[in-house]
Amino acid sequence: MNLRETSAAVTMADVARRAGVSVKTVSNVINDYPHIRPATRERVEQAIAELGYRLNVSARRLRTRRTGLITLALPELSIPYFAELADSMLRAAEAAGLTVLIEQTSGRRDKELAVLAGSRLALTDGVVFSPLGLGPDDLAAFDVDFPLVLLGERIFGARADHVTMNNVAAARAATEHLLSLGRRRIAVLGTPDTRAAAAGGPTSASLRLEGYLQALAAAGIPADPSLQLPQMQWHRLDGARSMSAALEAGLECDGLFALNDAMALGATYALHARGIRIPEDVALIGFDDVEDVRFSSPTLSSVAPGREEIARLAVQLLTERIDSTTAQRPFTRVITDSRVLARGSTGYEVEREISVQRGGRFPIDSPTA
Amino acid sequence: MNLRETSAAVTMADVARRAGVSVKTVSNVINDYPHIRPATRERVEQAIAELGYRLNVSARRLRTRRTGLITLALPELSIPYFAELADSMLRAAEAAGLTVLIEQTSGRRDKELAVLAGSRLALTDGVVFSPLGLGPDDLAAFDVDFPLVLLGERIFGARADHVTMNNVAAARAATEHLLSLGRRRIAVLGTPDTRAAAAGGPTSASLRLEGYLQALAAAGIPADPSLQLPQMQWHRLDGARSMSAALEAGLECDGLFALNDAMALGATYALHARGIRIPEDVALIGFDDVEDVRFSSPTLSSVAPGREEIARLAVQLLTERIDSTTAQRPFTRVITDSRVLARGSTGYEVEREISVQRGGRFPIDSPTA
DNA sequence: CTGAAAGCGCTTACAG
DNA sequence: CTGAAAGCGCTTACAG
Repeated sequence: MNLRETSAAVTMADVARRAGVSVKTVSNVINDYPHIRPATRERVEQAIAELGYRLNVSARRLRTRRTGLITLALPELSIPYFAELADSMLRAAEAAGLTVLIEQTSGRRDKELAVLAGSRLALTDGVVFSPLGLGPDDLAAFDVDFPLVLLGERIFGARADHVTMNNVAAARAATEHLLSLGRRRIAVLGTPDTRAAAAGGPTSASLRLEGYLQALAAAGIPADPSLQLPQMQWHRLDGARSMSAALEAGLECDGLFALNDAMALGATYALHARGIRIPEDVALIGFDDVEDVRFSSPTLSSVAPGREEIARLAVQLLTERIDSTTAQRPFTRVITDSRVLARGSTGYEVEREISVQRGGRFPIDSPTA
Repeated sequence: MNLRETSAAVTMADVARRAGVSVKTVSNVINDYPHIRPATRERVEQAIAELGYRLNVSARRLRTRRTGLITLALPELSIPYFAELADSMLRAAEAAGLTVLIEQTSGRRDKELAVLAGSRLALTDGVVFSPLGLGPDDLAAFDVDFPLVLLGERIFGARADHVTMNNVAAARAATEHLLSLGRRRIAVLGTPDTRAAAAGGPTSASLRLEGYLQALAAAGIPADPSLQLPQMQWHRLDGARSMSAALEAGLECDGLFALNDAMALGATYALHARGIRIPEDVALIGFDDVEDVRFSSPTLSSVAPGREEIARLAVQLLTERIDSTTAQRPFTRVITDSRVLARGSTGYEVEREISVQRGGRFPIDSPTA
């Protein structure tokens, strides 16, 4: 319709003329400014309706230097966790009067660096970014001159606002849930490659492994390295393969903590394929609480990271950053509340909240010039 | 950064001055127009780099009346089929130089009507729309004055470009696959409510049921209404419940055609819960070929609708419509190729393509004034 | 190819 | 509240 109306666009001036008011007043009505008499407002609104007037967003943007759009950069929508995160982000942004552009990076370094180089800045006011391929070595690239909010655990120490969860506490609580069922040989699926981990700073994998180890230590159970099943990729198929290989190699366990739900679903496949019962033989808990886990067989216990809250906080932090008049505004890390939810795979036919890990809001080292 | 540069925006005029050329030439370089001497181009590009110039997209849009954005309106990203469709749409749009804004309707009538009322038109040049809540009664609402491409089967006969698949042929082929395995009592999960269907014109459900019935008829097998399991909602949980209820009521079948994959996954749950083996006792095939079906236990046979092709064609049709100078351009319906893919749930340990249903490109009744 | 200029449709000081 | 006007940064006829 932009095209079709090329020569016939109705402008604010037309509306003003029709309503017998100034352009300024029309603008005031459209932007919901106070101090407008109801009668005036009504006249303007009627003129708008009669003329079929529609605000030209591009003109407003040219004037205000705001686009009202934000970028959400994430690996892929076809990964359920990110699809659900995007769903929540769209809703949270809508509630804040913003529109979201989704940028898929496939977790590739080059695409992620392009995001930080501002590839979408001509189009949007700021970026919510869930990195995957970039690591602590790329920290400098995160020092950008535009509003940026980071999601997830891949990057700590960047000079940017950050929304994350308490991975250690949540993983510890998940492991404790298995311990509370009397399980003592608890395997963990998806541990980081040791060399890579040593070089790379904390990741979801290393933090969750840390929580697992804390829980075992607190229970006085020695950590058995043979129960730690390494897996770099966290897709469903990877979980299935890794678990199959471990069982093939003689793994014996009575509990399994999969570091994400996709692997937990894959592990279910591998366990069932060998006639191992869940939860009778192996009690299983995942991480992420994607929708799928409610419909697997059995339903899977998991850790809910609070994705609605993550989305809401990300939008809020980004908005504050965009609206901030000073570049000296200190950076904030927000940690969400997470929850351990028990379902069929740990013997709870009816879903039950086992524990809550409380988060909070913390300042990050103040930015230097 | 829009904010931070408020008083310091580098413009084309600055670049032109620096490069010693006219603004027109800078614009030509940026827009990749021909007939520019390499030396001139280089001077301009160097000036751009030196000044850190970035095109102001809003200004260009105000001038050209094009946003370079398109809307993708779909029910929800948290439904895997739509997440995967969105993934493909983002890629197809990127390849065409367009950016996608996703609008979630939750399949609600009011939100879907808002899409057709042009809620996103101020922001985008056109809309790709996958309706769910609207039906043939709402046909008039689809007669919009902006570029619109419809996806899916919910609306036929609308005066708009349309990308769809051959549901009847694909469903018939899926059923024939079960028949080819020697199955004779083939249940179908997700059939439409008879009264609603009578009133509402074709839907995915009615078309796929039709294909199922054709296959049975061709094989000389009488249709048994007790094998048709009605289900309006097509989520995983609905499939599980519907299947459980049917088994509870004494359903006996050796084949099952679930009209989408989510229900097939739910049915797997219900079958396993009663100790019924797949494919030994019941051979199962779904529809949509979402990524999940490759990782369920067993892997699920399904019908692939060709989502990459759907996305590519939708972007292509929309682009053609946006670029069209005449509103009298006839409407087109494009039907994609679909494929029956056999996996574990019909006895194929290794995925195998069983059949292809060819599509094509067809004119829709030419638009009237 | 160049150069000067109009105009896209807003928002917002400015003077009342 | 009103009214007239500048200016956001582009693109694109227009005259050369």
